[in-house]
Amino acid sequence: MSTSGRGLHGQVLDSLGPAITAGEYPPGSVLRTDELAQSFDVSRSVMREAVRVLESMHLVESRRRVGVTVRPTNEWNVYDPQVIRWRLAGADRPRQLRSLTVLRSALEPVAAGLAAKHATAEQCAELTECALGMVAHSRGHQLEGYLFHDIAFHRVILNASGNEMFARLGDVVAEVLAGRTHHEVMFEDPLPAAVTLHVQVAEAVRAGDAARAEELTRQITVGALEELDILAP
Amino acid sequence: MSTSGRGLHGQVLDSLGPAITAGEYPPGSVLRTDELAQSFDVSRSVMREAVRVLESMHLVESRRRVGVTVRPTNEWNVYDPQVIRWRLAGADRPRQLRSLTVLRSALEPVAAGLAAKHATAEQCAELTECALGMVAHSRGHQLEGYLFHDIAFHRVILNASGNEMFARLGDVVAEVLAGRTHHEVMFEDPLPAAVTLHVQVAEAVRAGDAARAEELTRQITVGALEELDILAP
DNA sequence: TGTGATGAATAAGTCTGACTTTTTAAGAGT
DNA sequence: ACTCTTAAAAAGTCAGACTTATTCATCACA
Repeated sequence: MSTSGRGLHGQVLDSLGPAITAGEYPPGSVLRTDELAQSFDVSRSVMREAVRVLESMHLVESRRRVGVTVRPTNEWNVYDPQVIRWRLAGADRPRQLRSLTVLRSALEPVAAGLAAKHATAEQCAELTECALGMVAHSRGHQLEGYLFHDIAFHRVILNASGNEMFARLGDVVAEVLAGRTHHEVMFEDPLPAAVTLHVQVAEAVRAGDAARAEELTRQITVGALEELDILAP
Repeated sequence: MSTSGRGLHGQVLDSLGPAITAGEYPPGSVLRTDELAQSFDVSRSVMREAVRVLESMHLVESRRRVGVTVRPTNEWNVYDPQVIRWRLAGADRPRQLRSLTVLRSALEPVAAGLAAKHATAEQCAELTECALGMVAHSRGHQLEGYLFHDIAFHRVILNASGNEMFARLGDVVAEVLAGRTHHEVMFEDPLPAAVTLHVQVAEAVRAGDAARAEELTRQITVGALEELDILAP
């Protein structure tokens, strides 16, 4: 599941990364490489590699004679999938989920519009397949099966947009959808309206109707926003 | 300017990172840490730290008995500001600029709409100040001055949206705007229509008119897309 | 009293060499 | 042709010595 575990430095990151993003070491905190190496019972070289990775994520800054300083939250590389995963695993998961859902609501409609123009025949087929899978699992508490096809659906849309930046958000969307199913709302079957919308988006993309695909996807994301009470009254 | 230069491993990254993103080592290529350390004339520890950073960006994968393998392009962390900078500095700058401009066109209108709801009085003041600065530098080949205020304007919008994910795109937008001014189109003064739109967005945000701010910003981004011939006829 | 230079302490940075572990590929034996 | 053993290759890990930049405190001088 986790990217790390790959070597000792990865294990250190699995522990230290979430600790930092959770605010266990608040911004401004100063850590010392040697102390960390001792407390994790690894060599300094391993700890240095871990610190380098955290530094590349802009989570910390390493300065001579000072130590390793935790940077302010607003400087973190919040698009780094690893950082996203760490934060979603922590206490401010709800806030994180809201930020990402707003992001989705901006991106996915545009991506769907582009997908309607660029999708290959194969991608259209995948899309309808996913939509049918969603329909098949929409009743009777088959939440996991539904989630699986939901994630696949949105991933195909993003890939079919033909835009590299959109395509790479597939993992993020997957995390958001999974988080919603597993921890937040959605204990009941999904709303029939939402399921229908997905089927209609698949149709619109297949028909090459960009405007319609965009509008329908916008309705899907509005639903997602409402579920999190994000829309102001 | 560059984040690196911070230590030996940073210098190695400044050289190796762009080489990889430029395709000098195509995906699938296998590098050996020891050889790299020799060719860069640094110790293995330093080279290992550099490789760890590249690994955290998903640019390479390090496996025992095999070496350091360059990953396929579609697995790279393309939202990493460092990766973006490396790619913008390379040969596929135009393609990169298009991807990012499409991304902007999806995000900024929504961000502007949110800004209209959430912007503080201070942010509104900054915004009008930026807009006025753009007007002041819109004629007579004062492109650098115009760019400066343009970047500041969009940064304020993104920050004022109140959404962390939007806010962190300020640097990306800055790179795109700078790239456009310095290397692509825009050798003449900016179009008067574009300047006017920025002023109107500032007004709409101050007035709290979300729908209008969003629509006006959408017109701005449509202009940016047209400049790059992205919109199909 | 304030200010600038000096120097010592500190923690990161760097290098080296020896050793371990995992993984792949070759070769021996059936 | 197939499996098991073995050897080689490259990353991974560790320990220790040394270097360098930065900060802070002290002290001399204006």
